[in-house]
Amino acid sequence: MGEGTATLLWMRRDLRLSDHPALGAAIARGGPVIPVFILDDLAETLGAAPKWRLGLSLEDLARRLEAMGSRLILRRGDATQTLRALVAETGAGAVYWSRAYDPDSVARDKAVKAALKQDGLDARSHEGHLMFEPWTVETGTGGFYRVYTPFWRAVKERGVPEPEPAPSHIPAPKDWPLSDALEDWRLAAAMDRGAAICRPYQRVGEDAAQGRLGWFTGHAIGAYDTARDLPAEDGTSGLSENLALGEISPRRCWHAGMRALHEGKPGAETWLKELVWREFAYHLAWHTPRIVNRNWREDWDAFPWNEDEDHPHVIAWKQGRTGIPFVDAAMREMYVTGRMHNRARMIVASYLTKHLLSHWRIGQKWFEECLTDWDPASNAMGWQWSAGSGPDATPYFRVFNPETQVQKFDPKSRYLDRWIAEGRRNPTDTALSYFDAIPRKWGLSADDIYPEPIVSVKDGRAKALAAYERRGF
DNA sequence: TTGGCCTTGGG
DNA sequence: CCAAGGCCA
Repeated sequence: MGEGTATLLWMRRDLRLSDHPALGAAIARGGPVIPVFILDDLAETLGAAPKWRLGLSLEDLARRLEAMGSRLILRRGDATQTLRALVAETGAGAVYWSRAYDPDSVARDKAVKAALKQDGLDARSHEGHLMFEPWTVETGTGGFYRVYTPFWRAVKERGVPEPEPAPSHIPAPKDWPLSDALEDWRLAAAMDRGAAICRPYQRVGEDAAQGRLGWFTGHAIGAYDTARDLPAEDGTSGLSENLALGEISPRRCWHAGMRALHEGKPGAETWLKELVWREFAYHLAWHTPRIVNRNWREDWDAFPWNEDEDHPHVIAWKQGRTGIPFVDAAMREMYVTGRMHNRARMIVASYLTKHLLSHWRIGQKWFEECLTDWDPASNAMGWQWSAGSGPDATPYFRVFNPETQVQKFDPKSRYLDRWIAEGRRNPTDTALSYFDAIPRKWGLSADDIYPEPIVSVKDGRAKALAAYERRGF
């Protein structure tokens, strides 16, 4: 590898051009830069909604690269083999990427790095997906934080690098390697019925994300402290889908939030804390990889969860037919839009794991199937927080009451009206759209009778608390 | 070692 | 008012 050899920029969850240290390093290295996305096992096995959303992001990124004389090379297969093949085809001397922190990605990247280094290549991972590297945040005794608030206190005064602008030019190779056609990957295949309905709810790509960040920190963040709790309001940043795919960097969000804080806008600190929750989730995944698929507190293995995904209660939960309006509205919002309001996520998670006594992994898997903002670390941490099995989790006896929650956070039933059609004289278009988004085989119609609760708020709470009292730990 | 404390609640 | 175990300094 000498001066002027090409650098492969292996892109994954960093689908942006600004504030991208790996891209910056690739350009600084001097030779041509070849951006590549590989549809490997990890991408291939994404849930239906995040896989489809990934395709939208890749389409946008490719267009932006082409506009500046570059390209996005698409390849399918094992990451190591594919990168080796590309090195052979292009004579590249280096492969750069943005570091990932979830266990599956870490395992893959370790293998890739070892193989490429063995080939004598400059194989290097870079920062950018997080604001703080997991190994740099330690408690007084040298461990990692298991409780959020001390974690927050440990990082909030740290400096976060200012976001870098996008490069004005990305040096192109004389000859581009061949690329797959994005359409041939059929990333929308599992979304066939719902995709057209879901599409208008997506804000795709770096420009859209930065525009939204500007609107949010400029006009909405001041009301964030209260508006963020109201599922019928557009009171949150809504940037989770962009952060999940790296269409925007957390550093850029941090600095926009800090500016709002310095301008004295009241909700700014609360929002900065939310950005740090994302960090916390990734740090936990990095320090305790089991968080993504096992009870983080192992004594919860003894808890008598229902683990049957085909249990009628679970099916009703997934289909938004529990008979509990707030729960059903939320599940339908997710199916139609690919997102779900934060407060609603807590309520459906509480209902599944407590009233229905079903394992959090069932919910985790369904969210992975349905959420366009799906993120391995946040999803795992959120579910274990709700279930009570995770770090700094809500105590198990703290059972959300979905009726009380409606009174508090949706008193005019705007959220319920938006998503529930059955039994309404004039159902809203959004509520009706649910029945066009769902698979026909579910056999549901807007003319159905709205179900009675499969498990009442009162009985479910009592049963959950009883199961917790009887637990063997 | 000890004591203050812990995202989002219920009744 | 309740609930609690464990984290962190």
